[in-house]
Amino acid sequence: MQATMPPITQDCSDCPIRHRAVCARCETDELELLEQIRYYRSFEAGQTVVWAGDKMDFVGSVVSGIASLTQTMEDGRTQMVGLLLPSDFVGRPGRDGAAYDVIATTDIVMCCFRKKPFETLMMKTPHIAHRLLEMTLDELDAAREWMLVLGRKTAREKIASLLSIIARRDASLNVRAGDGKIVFDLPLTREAMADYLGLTLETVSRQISALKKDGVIHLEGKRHVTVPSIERLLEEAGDDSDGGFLV
Amino acid sequence: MQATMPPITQDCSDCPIRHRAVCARCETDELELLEQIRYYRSFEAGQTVVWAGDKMDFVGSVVSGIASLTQTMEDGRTQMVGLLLPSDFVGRPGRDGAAYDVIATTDIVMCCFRKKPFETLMMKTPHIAHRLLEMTLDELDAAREWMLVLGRKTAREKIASLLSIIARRDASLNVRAGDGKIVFDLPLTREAMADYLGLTLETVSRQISALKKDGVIHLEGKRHVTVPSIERLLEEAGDDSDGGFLV
DNA sequence: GAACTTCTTTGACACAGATCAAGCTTGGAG
DNA sequence: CTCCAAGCTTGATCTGTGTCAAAGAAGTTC
Repeated sequence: MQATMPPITQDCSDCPIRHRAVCARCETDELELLEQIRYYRSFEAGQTVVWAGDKMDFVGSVVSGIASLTQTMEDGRTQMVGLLLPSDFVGRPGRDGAAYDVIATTDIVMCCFRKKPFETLMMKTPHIAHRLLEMTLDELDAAREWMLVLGRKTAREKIASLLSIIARRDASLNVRAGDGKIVFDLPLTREAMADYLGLTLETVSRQISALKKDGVIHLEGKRHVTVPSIERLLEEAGDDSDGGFLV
Repeated sequence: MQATMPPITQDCSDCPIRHRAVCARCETDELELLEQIRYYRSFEAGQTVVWAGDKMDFVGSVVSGIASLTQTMEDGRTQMVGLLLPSDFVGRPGRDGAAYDVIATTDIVMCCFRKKPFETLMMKTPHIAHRLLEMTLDELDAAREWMLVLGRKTAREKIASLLSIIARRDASLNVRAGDGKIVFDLPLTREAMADYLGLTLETVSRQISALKKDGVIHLEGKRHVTVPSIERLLEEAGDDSDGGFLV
């Protein structure tokens, strides 16, 4: 299982995350400065990108694929605390150690910057600092949204909430069958879903079966999901019918 | 029950949160600009500062007291998603509506700025923007730390985790009896604790009784807590013995 | 100081989700 | 084509926490 090769020399202006990543607000000249200190790295599904506590000498953006931020207790209980989708930022300027394990959930490609030069550039480039602030505020909102899911929702609502997030992302990025149906592949194993939702993998499996039986979703194989009615799914998630934000 | 009167005209340089709030990095001249657009507001315990979804025309810092950020589902389930201590920032530059209910848990005093002037000033003052980024990143870490608490910890561990946070804050700010004991007053009702921890108030009450019975804490009245051994408390919280971060 | 109100504790019981334990499905390796 | 491993499903049972109910503190009002 080989990770997709990184684009060997790609122009930033052709980059798929050009307008959503930390560089989104940069002008051409600023982009050139970033381009000089940028390099690509790819990781295979399952690989750990950084271990919690380790020194992290780079920061960067996910270009393609999905990674997760995970916390583990001494006795092995684990909780995923963030799902990193394309354009999401990894690492914290001004801090040496990584706070969480960063794990490639699928094969991923990352656009990295050595930390020191990036920090220097950020000091001189308000466009980068402001975009990073904006993205961090968005992540904070997403984390707080997720606190409601973890603290107060039932297992069924939790699954529906997770599917909503993925469906919503794909609604803007990906497939959508002619009628209002949304179709996507689950990028997570049952176990990863359990770690994200604070459940066991058995409960995840049971609730997915239940949602399928009740016609809220259709499944082909284990991973290919069709959502006939996104409204119905949002109802099951316990969200306001108008549909809030969620990542 | 009257809120403490706001300091009528207080100099920023005497402000108790001068070196921790969003203004922490400002030079004297920058501080003067902030001082011109600043005003104080106070709220009584229980008052709602802002309702989720309402237009919010100011941002600001908690100067004294404690406020909470709370999310409520249609059926009434509520989850506290943040505890705002002195120096914490409220509001989001660049967004009109409040994302959560902001509720005064105790009497509070806030240092407010009308949003528009603050945004303008922030654009021109990198010290403010950088400090806000730093604070937001800290809040994001705290939120993610709390996701582990909500998703994976038992009721007893949750209570111990909450007490740890309060004890830690008070260890740096407040009382500490001669021997290693930490003493503080709980600023939250059992119900507010339940909302923060994703529990019912009955479970909170039972677990506090259990921790008391086991000698992890001592109680005088309902609110006055003595922690004989912070190490023991951290163990009960399930945290690494070296004691991580937690707000 | 009696009658409230609000906050808290405690008990009895119910149930959602965890745990333990098989067994199934699928895809890749030999 | 068979075997194996990884991922997934399903069943039986157990348990931690929620739910419902009652009553005890402590402070406030009249």
